Amino acid sequence: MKPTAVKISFKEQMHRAREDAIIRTVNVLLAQKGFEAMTVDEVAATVGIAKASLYKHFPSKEDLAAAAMVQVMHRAQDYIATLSTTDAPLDNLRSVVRWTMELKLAGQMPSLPSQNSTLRAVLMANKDYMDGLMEVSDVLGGWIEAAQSQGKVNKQVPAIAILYTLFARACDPVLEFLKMGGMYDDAQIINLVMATCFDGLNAR
Amino acid sequence: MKPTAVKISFKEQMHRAREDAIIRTVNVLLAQKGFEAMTVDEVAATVGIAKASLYKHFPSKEDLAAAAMVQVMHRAQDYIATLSTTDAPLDNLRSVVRWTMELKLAGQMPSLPSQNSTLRAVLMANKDYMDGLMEVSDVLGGWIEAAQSQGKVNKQVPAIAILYTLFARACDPVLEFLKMGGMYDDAQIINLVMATCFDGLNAR
DNA sequence: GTCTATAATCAGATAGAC
DNA sequence: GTCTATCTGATTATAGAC
Repeated sequence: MKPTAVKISFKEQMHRAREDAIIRTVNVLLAQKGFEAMTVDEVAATVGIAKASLYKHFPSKEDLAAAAMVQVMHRAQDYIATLSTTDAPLDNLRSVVRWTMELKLAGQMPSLPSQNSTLRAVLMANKDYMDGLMEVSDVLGGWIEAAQSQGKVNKQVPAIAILYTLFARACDPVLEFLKMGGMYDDAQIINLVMATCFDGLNAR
Repeated sequence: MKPTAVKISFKEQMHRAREDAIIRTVNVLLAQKGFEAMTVDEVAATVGIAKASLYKHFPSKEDLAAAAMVQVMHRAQDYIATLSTTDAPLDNLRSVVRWTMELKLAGQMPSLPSQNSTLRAVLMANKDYMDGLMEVSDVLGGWIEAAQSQGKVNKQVPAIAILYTLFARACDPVLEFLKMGGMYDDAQIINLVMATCFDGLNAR
């Protein structure tokens, strides 16, 4: 093993570690305050580096947010990869939704305004993000159709609407509302939202 | 009828009309771009008055947004007042949810970031808004409990969680997602979300 | 109350030394 | 690559004439 190779590898490792630290910070700040309210100064101060250094890693605030989204997407893909492909698809869907809500309650689900156009443009141009989004959508879409075939999920609702409804649980304000009320712990909150999402509000 | 009284009343009427025009504009802009992305310059330009004039009517951008929220709240109260108090409470709840989603799809439901602290402070300090919010919550809460007593709504879920779930339909991103897809018209979109909300995703 | 013009501030981004 | 210091533009808010 050549010394130079080791050195480069080590430098690269340091580089990645620093960028990971940045992204984790961005992730938390995005979850706390959203994209517009999060300032680059704040990110730099929290990470403990100068703002100019931050811009050496990420060329814009939008790219910073996109990197956070990519990281979360990869975490979602990793989680989905642990789920069985043969078991009941409905259970898998429920597991994924539960996972996203746990992430949000843990303050690690970045919340982006669906309106901001410059941010949308950067995200849509990000291959990592789009690839991840498509893979996740494909897998969940397959489970949805399988669950519908099994008669476990309402066949009257198009699969795409089901998919969007599941995605929306990742940014459901009901989670925050119930948390602010202070009457329920995180597990209870998730169970409540799971119930309203899958069983509906009507009595059964 | 004294001339002076007439004159004052007319002036007051003009004043209100102008403020109503401002608020309508704010309402649309808030629905389109959200609070942070909406600029006061933009509001003034759209209304067709100078920015300084705007500040004579509303002391801050937050108050501008609060006025829009109050207007929507009053519209909600007016709508709720048209609903029967003796009929099936579940039908009333469904009507209100449908009304809020129609408003959102029409681009007239202002979307505020639940994170912005200065805006929250202004809203919480606004008596008109808080009174309206409480009245609406009381009425809907009563209907929810009545529907639960009738066995029409799931009794396992606390009324407060039901209430939050209904409120959340007013800012449900699934509406935008489905609209962007272009596969369904507004009526179909609302029916889909109504179905997932009340019947749930599981097959029945 | 409406306007033009301007203040004051803040935030994203960069220059240039090391 | 990291830093300090700065630029640049956008945005909220106000001064002062009419």
